[in-house]
Amino acid sequence: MPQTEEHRWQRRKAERPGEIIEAALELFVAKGFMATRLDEVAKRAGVSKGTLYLYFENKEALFKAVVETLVMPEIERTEQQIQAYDGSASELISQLVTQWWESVGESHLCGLPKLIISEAGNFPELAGFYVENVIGRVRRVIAELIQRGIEEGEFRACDPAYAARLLLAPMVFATIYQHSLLPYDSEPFEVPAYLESHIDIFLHGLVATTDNTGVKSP
Amino acid sequence: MPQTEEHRWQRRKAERPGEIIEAALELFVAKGFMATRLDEVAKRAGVSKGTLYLYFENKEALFKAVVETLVMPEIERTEQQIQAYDGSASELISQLVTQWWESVGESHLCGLPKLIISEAGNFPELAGFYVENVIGRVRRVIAELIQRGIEEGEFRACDPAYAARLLLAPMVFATIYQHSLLPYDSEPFEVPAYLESHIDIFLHGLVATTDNTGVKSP
Amino acid sequence: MPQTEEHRWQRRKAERPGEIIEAALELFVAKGFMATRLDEVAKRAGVSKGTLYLYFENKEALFKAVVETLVMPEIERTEQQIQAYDGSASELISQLVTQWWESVGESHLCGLPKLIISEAGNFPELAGFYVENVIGRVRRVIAELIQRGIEEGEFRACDPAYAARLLLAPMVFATIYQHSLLPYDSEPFEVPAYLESHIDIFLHGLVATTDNTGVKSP
Amino acid sequence: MPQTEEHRWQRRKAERPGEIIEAALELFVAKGFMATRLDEVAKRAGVSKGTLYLYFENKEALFKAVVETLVMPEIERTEQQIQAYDGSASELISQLVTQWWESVGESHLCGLPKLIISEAGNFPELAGFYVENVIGRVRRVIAELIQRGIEEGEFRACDPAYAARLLLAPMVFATIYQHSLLPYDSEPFEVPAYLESHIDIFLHGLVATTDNTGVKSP
DNA sequence: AATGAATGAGAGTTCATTCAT
DNA sequence: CATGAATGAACTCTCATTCAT
Repeated sequence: MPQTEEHRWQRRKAERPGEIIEAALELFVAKGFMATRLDEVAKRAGVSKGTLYLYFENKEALFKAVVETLVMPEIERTEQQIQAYDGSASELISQLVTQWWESVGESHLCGLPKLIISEAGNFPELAGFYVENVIGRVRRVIAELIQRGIEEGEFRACDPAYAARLLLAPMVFATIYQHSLLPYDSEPFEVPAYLESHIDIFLHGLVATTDNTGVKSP
Repeated sequence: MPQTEEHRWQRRKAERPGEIIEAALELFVAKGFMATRLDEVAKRAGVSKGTLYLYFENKEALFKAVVETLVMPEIERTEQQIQAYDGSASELISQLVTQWWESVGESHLCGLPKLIISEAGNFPELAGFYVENVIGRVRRVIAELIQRGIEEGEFRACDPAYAARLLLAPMVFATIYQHSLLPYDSEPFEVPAYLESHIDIFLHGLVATTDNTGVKSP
Repeated sequence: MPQTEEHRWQRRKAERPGEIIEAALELFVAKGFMATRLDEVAKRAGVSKGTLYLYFENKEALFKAVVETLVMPEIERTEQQIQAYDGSASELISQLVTQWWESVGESHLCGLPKLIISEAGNFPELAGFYVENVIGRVRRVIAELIQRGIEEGEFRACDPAYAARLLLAPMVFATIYQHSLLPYDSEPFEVPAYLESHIDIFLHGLVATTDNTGVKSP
Repeated sequence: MPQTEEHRWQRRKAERPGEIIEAALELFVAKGFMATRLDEVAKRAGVSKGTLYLYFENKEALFKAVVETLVMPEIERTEQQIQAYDGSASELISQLVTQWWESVGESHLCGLPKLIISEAGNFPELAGFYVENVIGRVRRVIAELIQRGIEEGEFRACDPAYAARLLLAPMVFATIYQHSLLPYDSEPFEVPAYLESHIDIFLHGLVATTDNTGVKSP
């Protein structure tokens, strides 16, 4: 047994969990948690069914591992992205939205929101984890950004928490739609154009302006 | 044998499907289609498992019946609501959003979007039906409303189809969130306030204005 | 209520069991006992499912009623037929076979042997009844006839019990085949011609003759 | 880990299907296809219910496997038997019948005809297969044998196709009877003696002879 | 570490049977 | 006498999980 062989073997061993998680993600996203058969996960990961149980206690644990493994780096990166930017809040928001889509828009990861929403009822703990560590954190950092914009006179006065939700909702909804109903929708849906419209309307709606429109701010 | 006695039985036969559908909706929304056991549906509807099969061919048929039975009236009502309103486009939109929530916000019906999105992959036919007859129709009527606003100089020039999507996305997302992650979210989420913010930002973002903000319209 | 109405009603009431039995026979013969649904029996008999239970304790009882009701008259008739004939044993046998087919060959009754054979294992009591009262009696009367033929020098010496079985086997087999595999058989099978061949060979095989053929009688 | 241990397991995998088929045959023959519970098949085969599905897609597939697995060798053997014999047609027939019973009379295989006849209506494809590949082939080879006997002056002129049917009918009927009503029959039934009588009568009925019996050949 | 044959609890579904009307 | 809505036990089939190898 030459050393390289052993190395390859070792590397394989170290990569197994990741390969299984990747396979599971794709299937969970495509078919839902319950409709996904471990047989299929094993086949797609190129291992036997029994091997799954060497790395994950059971199907639920695999699901949790999928979410936790894939979600955490995304969060880290997002927060770093935000802290790395400078310039006006508007500019930041605009760049964030665009770059978010460029980085995760086409990846399998983008199916996670739909998956978690679908299974939240059956996995309370996981739902709690996701709300706290993903949604909550992103919402908070966005809210802070908007708050800063308001304080600096760039934005109109408004509730930054809801504004943050309203910035994020159409983005998340796009990922959900893409992984559920879009395949059955005959109307064209170009996410980048949709996001541009979103930024345009949202920022126009938020910036301070000599208001002569007659629209009542409630 | 008093007439009322006979009626009680007769009425049950007429009401059974509705009771079953109601029970199924609640469980499907809460746990998903696959994770819902017919045993539970039966118990919640107050009938035996076998009785389900008197009214629905199988589990799938029950699912379709849930969607089709509950969705059609909703569509009719929505379209009528829109046609009944008059006034400026802004006014209309503002009223529509508010009244939509008042009418369906608390009902079980509100769980349908999450349910359909979760199961779209496993029920292509149903997904197609929903996209075409529900989402499509609402989107179209909203897009026309916005188009009118643009033509009459009330709104800025923009793609009305995407604008319609962006009006609806936060609304639908609210219902989805409510039936999935909200129970695990510690932050307060008042839908009416959220919707007010939405209308505020969205309409401010859309109305024609002497733009001196420096925000670039793409 | 005119009397005739009442009469018709009465007659209907008296005929119900017969109609149910007739319907059950057809379905039992066509699909077997277990594969026959009482729903279908009821529908074919033009009554409700519940009505079956007014006349028959359960499905098994209905099966037994079918056999007992339809089989007894056939036996009576057969025995009378035999006693009514006179002439040589050969002549009698020849006529019996031909007339048997003419009288029951095309009727639904002809499906009974296959049905009883198929279900014998699940209905020991019925099987015993059939063996004793149908098969046994017919076999006995035929054996006696052959015995008489032997005694009178018309037939060769042989075991009349087995000879009777051998006369009957191809006849019964024809009914069984007709109700099972014949529909899937591409070769022509004309029962009358087949029976003629049977009589021809059987009687030639049985009659006393100056044996110069070299065939060894065991 | 001794080699034999490993083999024991390996062998089980290879033998499982055969064991299951054997168990299924016995139960199908005794109770019919529908009345046979997979629970029982599993128990008799010494495996769990789930194991059945490792080897057979469903109950129907198991049924077809039973027939096809057991029938093919039988056909091969039968045809070989026939080709191996020589001598006069009478002699051949006599030996065939006797040896057929000796080889399959007591085996479980002998239950197949009853089983197939009972379920023909519910398994048209299988019925067609059996008629074509088993019954048809045997009938044809026998008919040819009789035809040869006629041409060589050994047998009287007759329709060889029907004669073949008449040779086979009492044989097949014996197997059917044995697996259905015989257990409920109090009269003795010795198949070998019955078959001897059959050969005796059948051959006497078929051989060319100076006919002075007065029996009319139709 | 990895396999895959085997398991068995539990799901959806069927249908003979009951009983209030 | 007749109905048919309702039942629930029993079936076939699935699949997450285990364990001898």
